[in-house]
Amino acid sequence: MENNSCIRQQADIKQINRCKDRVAELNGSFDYLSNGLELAGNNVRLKILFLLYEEKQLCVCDLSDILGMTISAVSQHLRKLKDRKLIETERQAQTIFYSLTNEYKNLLEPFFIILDENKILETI
Amino acid sequence: MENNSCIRQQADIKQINRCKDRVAELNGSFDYLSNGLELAGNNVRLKILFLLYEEKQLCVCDLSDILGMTISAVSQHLRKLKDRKLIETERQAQTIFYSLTNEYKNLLEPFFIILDENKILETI
DNA sequence: TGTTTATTTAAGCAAATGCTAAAATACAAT
DNA sequence: ATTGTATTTTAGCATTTGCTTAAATAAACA
Repeated sequence: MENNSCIRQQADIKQINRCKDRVAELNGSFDYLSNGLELAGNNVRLKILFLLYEEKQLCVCDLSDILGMTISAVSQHLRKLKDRKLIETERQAQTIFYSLTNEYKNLLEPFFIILDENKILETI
Repeated sequence: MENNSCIRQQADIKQINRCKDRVAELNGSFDYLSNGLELAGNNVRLKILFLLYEEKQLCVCDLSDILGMTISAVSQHLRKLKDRKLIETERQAQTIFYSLTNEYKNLLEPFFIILDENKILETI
């Protein structure tokens, strides 16, 4: 695999091994977390997630209107979020309402709090 | 823009407008945050960021070794992270060391703490 | 039953992503 | 100056993403 022209005579072998162990140990957590962050890392989906956090539940139509996007486009984002269990649905008559799952509500809450207070530029 | 077949006779206009205002108000924060999360949402880059958090600084070669990836591939990830100011560099002789910027260290810390304790499955 | 309302799904496409392999750059040390 | 070490950059390519448009479901209601 490695076309490794870098021999690193100075490498700290202990450090390298410690890191390798750490990565192996936390591998499942990295997968879980990057999976969620990948979805939250899209501008539109981050807004959707935040709006669901604040409003508890919204339907595709609401989001389409709020975000100024096609219903179809929003629906496809919602499907991704639902497939990976970031959100869940509840039907009320003709309308399907989406809401955050508890898992991801907890996981993303630190960000939502920062967003809520619009403190991005102060925190950093 | 809208091929909107959804008239939403039941829509809560107040709610919609409140959400629109909120999105407009926080627009810059959404951009900033999704920009960072997009990068952290990649499995490889999340590991890199976490390793830099734990080890303070590492070079491409170290990361290539730890992650079992080509130096070139890692370097390209590092460039993205550097371009968007998630990490910064410091040269020491031939070796270029990467480290987290303070902004993103603070922003991502909640996740790193969860990862550090490998508590993903407990938190959720 | 058929029609309206709400929503999803499928096909298609331009743009972005993440990698490999090869070439280029940067600096150190002789 | 020349060589060695560390790293970046480029070109190319397969895959994925996010959208549009059009067609397909799903359930409520006349």
